[in-house]
Amino acid sequence: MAKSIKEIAQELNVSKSTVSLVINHKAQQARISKDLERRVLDYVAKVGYKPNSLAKSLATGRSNTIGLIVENIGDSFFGPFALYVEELLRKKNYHVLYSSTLGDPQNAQDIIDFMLEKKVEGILLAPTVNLDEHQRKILENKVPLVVFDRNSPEVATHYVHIDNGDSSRKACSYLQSIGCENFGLITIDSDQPQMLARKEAYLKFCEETGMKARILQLPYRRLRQKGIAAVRSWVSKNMDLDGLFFTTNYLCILGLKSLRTEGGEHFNFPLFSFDDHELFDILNPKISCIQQPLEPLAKTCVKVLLKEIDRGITSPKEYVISTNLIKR
Amino acid sequence: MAKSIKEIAQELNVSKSTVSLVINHKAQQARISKDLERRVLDYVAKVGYKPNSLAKSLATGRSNTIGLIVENIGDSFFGPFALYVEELLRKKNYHVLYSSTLGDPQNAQDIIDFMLEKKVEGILLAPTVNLDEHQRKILENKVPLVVFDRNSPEVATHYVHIDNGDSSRKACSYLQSIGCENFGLITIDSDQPQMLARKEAYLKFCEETGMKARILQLPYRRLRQKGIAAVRSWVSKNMDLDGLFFTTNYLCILGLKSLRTEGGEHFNFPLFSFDDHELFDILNPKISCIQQPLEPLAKTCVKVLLKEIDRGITSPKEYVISTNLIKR
DNA sequence: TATCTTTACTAATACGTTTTAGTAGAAATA
DNA sequence: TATTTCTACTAAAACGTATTAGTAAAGATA
Repeated sequence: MAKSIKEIAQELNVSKSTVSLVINHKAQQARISKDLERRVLDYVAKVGYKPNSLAKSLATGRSNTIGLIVENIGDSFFGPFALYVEELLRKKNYHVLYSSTLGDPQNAQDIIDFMLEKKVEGILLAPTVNLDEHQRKILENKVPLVVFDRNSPEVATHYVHIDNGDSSRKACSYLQSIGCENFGLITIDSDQPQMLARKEAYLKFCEETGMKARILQLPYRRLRQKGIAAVRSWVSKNMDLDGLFFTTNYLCILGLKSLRTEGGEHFNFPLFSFDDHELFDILNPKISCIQQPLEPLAKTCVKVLLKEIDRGITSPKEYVISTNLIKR
Repeated sequence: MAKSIKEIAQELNVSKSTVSLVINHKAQQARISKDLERRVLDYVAKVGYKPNSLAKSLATGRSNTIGLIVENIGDSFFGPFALYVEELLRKKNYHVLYSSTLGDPQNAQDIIDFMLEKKVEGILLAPTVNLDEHQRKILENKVPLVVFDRNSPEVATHYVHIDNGDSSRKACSYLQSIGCENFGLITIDSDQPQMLARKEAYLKFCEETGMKARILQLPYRRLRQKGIAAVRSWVSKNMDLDGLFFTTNYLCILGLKSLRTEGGEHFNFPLFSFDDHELFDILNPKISCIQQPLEPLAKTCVKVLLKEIDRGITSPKEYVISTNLIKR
């Protein structure tokens, strides 16, 4: 069905080398006559030759594929992010081998092994916890690695991310500017660095402004079962609250559910979320938030990774993308 | 860095064949002594040998990769769907090469060419318009193809989908059962077969029950700009409406925006959506819907595709997945 | 002891490409 | 005319694996 270079060569009575050179636009440098070049080109077009990219990759060592590893391709952050990445890479003639780890290090292991076997030319990774060894392994294999969204402080990699502390600070100032004098923070009981940074910035803000800090840490593991009740009871114990700052969008949604009365009316103070959500623009009251700009994030990741692939691995750098404050 | 079979063979003073056979668990059938087998196995484990899957694929003709082509991996249907597919395939030791066409046939062309070059063993495709030729090309290349969600009536392929007509009918009956005697349909001005089927079923329902049919067709191309106003004016011209049936979830969301008054109160009749959405469970009033069961859908797609890969291409069949009616 | 079997391997070829060194013949130089 | 240079190619090796036919040595059979 699909013809090989060998067959084409035989049918044209020339050598495989000739055909290969012509196809790869090296006819000139290899002094193939214009005449023969045309003949090959025409024939190749006529039979609709498609190179076997496995063989090609084996010979050249280039797979034209990069790996994208996220926690869950189905979620509202990684899905659209992946789309941007794909678009950007398509323009550079690269394609994406993606995988979701679902937070399971064993999955991550399998995925990375598979990608290394497939000889991806670089990997874009949003690490979940306990992926230090995995990252080291990638680097040991001399495969360029760019980490985004989160990182492991223990392992030195290129790292593209937003400034969590600064963004959190902006959020606090905004709440203050719209009249909140006693707003609390609802976060998650987890030591993900980005969550810690968001909390720290809130604490610093309190210190500076003299506002009393009130923090609720929800359990990461049994959030769905315990979260709603926890928020409800905490809020009712802190009746002087006049605003809430959630450190991520799913917490904010959970908060919404918690604070709605049976009748359907809502609480009567502003909510603010870190990370946007389709919901926030539709609900009433609308919810302001810090928005991570997906496109710049994706652009930077791709640019840095391609540079590494092109010029060889360089010493790790950080790239900080600034966030938007969406007022609603 | 990464050792090859050749190097391992040299270091052990045996032939490449021996190493290869042992690695592939063919030691017994090739009468390699238990002793040597152990020696090879141990050494291979010790140096952490990882096969080069490009070479492997070239030799065996199997890439252990399947292609998944959707319109937009970032959306709330395809994203989670892709996750299921990935999970299911992981168990069978397959991986996914995915791509989003964004509805552009040229993109689709590039993607398919790339996948064929990569020697994917099968393709899972949710076709957008004008992809008939593309599908034929895949089949000509003897690559198993399973089409889902939508299909092109012009080209015969395995086709996994829900029963749009029947589901739409269920929706109508449900609205009737909760007291709606004059509900309208809001759909999109496009000839996608699934949309047509949903509309037809509504019309048939009207005919059978004697209900007056009222249909608003929104413009596919300039939906965002024109949609909200169009819904608003149409509803106000049809004051006797007592329910709305949206043929897809983004239309329903658009409807929500349209029908909300400035004060934040809602219209006072039931809304029903085809396709579920995270929102519908959270909003007040909650919105009932027809839900496409992603997991069974993904399972069937994967099962059918793997069977084709295993046993060779068979004559096209249809697989209908039944939907759920979610009452809220 | 000559022949057949079995055991335990290995040599060789193939997969489809890229790439480099080589070469036959023509043309130019001395 | 003998040597060098150039032209237009091609042969061969390499990438890393899988697979099949083959083989030497040992053991079994007659």
